[in-house]
Amino acid sequence: MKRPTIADVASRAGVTKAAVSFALNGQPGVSESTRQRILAIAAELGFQPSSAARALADGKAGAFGLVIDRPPRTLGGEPFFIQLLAGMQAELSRDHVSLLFTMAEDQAAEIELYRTWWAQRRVDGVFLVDLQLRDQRIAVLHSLRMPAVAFGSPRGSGGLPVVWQDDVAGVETIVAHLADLGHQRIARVGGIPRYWHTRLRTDAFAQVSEAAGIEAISVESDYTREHGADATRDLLRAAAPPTAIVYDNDLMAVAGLSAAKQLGVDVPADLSVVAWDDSVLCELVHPPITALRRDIVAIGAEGARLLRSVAAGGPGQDLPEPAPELVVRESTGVPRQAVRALSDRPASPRRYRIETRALHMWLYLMAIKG
Amino acid sequence: MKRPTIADVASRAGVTKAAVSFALNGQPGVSESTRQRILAIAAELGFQPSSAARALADGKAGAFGLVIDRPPRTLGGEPFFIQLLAGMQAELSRDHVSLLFTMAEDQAAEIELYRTWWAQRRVDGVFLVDLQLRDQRIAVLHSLRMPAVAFGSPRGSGGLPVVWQDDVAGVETIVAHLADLGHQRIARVGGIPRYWHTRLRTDAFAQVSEAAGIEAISVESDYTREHGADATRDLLRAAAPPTAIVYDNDLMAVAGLSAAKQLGVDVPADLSVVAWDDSVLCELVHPPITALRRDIVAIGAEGARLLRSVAAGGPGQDLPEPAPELVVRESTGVPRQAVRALSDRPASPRRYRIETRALHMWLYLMAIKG
DNA sequence: GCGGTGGACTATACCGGTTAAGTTACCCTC
DNA sequence: GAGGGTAACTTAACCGGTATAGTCCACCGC
Repeated sequence: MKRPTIADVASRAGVTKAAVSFALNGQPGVSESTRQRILAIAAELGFQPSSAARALADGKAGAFGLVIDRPPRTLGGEPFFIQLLAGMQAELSRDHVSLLFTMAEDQAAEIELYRTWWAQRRVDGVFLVDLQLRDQRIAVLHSLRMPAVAFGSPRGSGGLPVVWQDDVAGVETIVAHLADLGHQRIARVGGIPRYWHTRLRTDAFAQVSEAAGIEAISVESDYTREHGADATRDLLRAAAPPTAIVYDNDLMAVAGLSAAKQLGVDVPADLSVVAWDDSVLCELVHPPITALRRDIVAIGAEGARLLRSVAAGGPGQDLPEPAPELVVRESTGVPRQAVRALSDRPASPRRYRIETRALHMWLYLMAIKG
Repeated sequence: MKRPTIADVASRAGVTKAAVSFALNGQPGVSESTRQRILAIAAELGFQPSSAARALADGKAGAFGLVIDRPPRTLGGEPFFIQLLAGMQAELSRDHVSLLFTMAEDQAAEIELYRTWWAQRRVDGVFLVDLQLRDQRIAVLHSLRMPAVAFGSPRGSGGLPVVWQDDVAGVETIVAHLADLGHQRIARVGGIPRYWHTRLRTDAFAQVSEAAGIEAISVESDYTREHGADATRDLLRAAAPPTAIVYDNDLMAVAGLSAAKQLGVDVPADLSVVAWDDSVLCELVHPPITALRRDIVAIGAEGARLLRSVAAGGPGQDLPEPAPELVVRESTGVPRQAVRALSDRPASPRRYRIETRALHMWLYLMAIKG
């Protein structure tokens, strides 16, 4: 049984290919009764238009592309991308657009792939992730006039439409939580410095903390658990160790938690731990880790809608991603030294959410006493 | 700057489209000098043949498909699929074949997707994962005459070519390791019973253990950490608890480890833990978990080669996947009760690898004394 | 009764490749 | 020097759709 073509449907219906095309695409040019007859025959034969023929005729590939240049071994531990993909798929499958997903060795290979895809007309546009400070990809995409949308920050997108992640809001949520608990000296193990979101979070972390009257420090890493553990050890052995550490991904948070435990540092009494991006990892360990959760599936879907619009020549209006939510678990709490220090605390209230913080403190003290 | 077509190359070279086509595809019909000239012009213009036009002309889509019907949330924690994808990509990109990767809600949706892909000529074949006991997909693929290769067991593939996972070898490796250490009563938390590999592992586990003179029990699960933890608690609270538990995935192994610790069971002194499929998870926890590692990237590449052959009408020779390797970490050891029981052990040697086991035992005893 | 209008289709060109079937020009052979 | 063979191209059909420009005919108004 061969797969039917539009010609089969046409001859079966006693009309020409054009009439069938009109009928199937809702164009005027056929009467309602003929349209119904053609539709019925098409359904009966199981006819679906050939994607290649359609692509050739209308000049659209009917596909978008996503390339990630991270090593598969690292990627495996990152639920982020699978969820992003799921969101894109869900949106794109509604109009039979498919998604080409590939991993590249490095940015040069990624760029080469864009060139190939575009020249071969395999995709109508691409999604960009992991925006970097001086990103080679953006200039290439511009010169190719290849539709693209980025996930990240408008500041790093070089004019490309963006589904933008509000890193400042994320930092504010986390810092506010820690401030509420009474932390005075906090640290952050950031990601790879050449990524824009790392830079933005580092800046936001410094500013938001200062505004809250909290001492803050950021260090860099490469997202691996080794770095997470090393950085944690360094921070905890310092003369004035922080009472809380924020990690830029879940893997490092888990590794940091282990490292702290091995040094005999109790979590959360001596150290609070927060992860950026929630995942099953955060729930698996003891204590489970407080994490900033983003609706990644929704983000993927937004990106897909945006790229569809851009590829159709429509407007490339930047979209904010949904606000992140802090899932508070057992790895964060009132720091032991803050409890001790409560008595000799200066009388003048701090300006940042001091009421809430005081309330939490009070509740905590009640809890110990009771 | 528009993307050049074969006609642009042809006119620039002063020949016809056909000559260009011959030159680019290494066909006879042009002289060597003309071929070089055409190649140079094509390179200069950055010409690449349109995938749609080529697909239309030669009837090949130039793409394969992979559908997974697991919820994205679960998938995120499974490094398996990303690595499988990476292996496929690496192989397929060599001849410019691309990969369509999608997640489906359930098997019905997956099947519907195959129908659509095939009718629209979007793919030349598909990869099948998670073979089930009575798998609806196989009959559909057969009736569509759609090329496909499966990952799993030839027994469950319904005649489809398979890259087959040697579950028996895996079980043997694990059981031998535990037997060497002196375990006499072991358990396994298996996967979802409707999957073929679960069934095969369960059978193999029973048989291999019996051959080794070891008492063994398998229980079922749904791969979630909740099941992993619950099953562990049940097993450890039994009248005669096992001294080792094997888990069908890494997630459950980690959850089981936590559950054991919470019950005050020491790993590895009171309980050895082994995970099927290695990942970063196994290295993150304390103690790090002994795991069966498979070269998943290589498996993906083998599958891609096989599907390419099958889709070209070639032979569908089943391929064994590379033998799995047991990565021994700190979660497995000589069981405390085996050490105690050493003195009143019967004199007659067990037939299964008794020499090795005795050697390990001896080394262990030396270690405690020294 | 005739030009005009519009609905319902048909005929056909076109998208950008591949490929079977010509068409030359040149060389070799007897 | 005519016949045969082959290398090197060209011509043109074809893949399966979409889109534009007809064609045909019924109906309308005056």
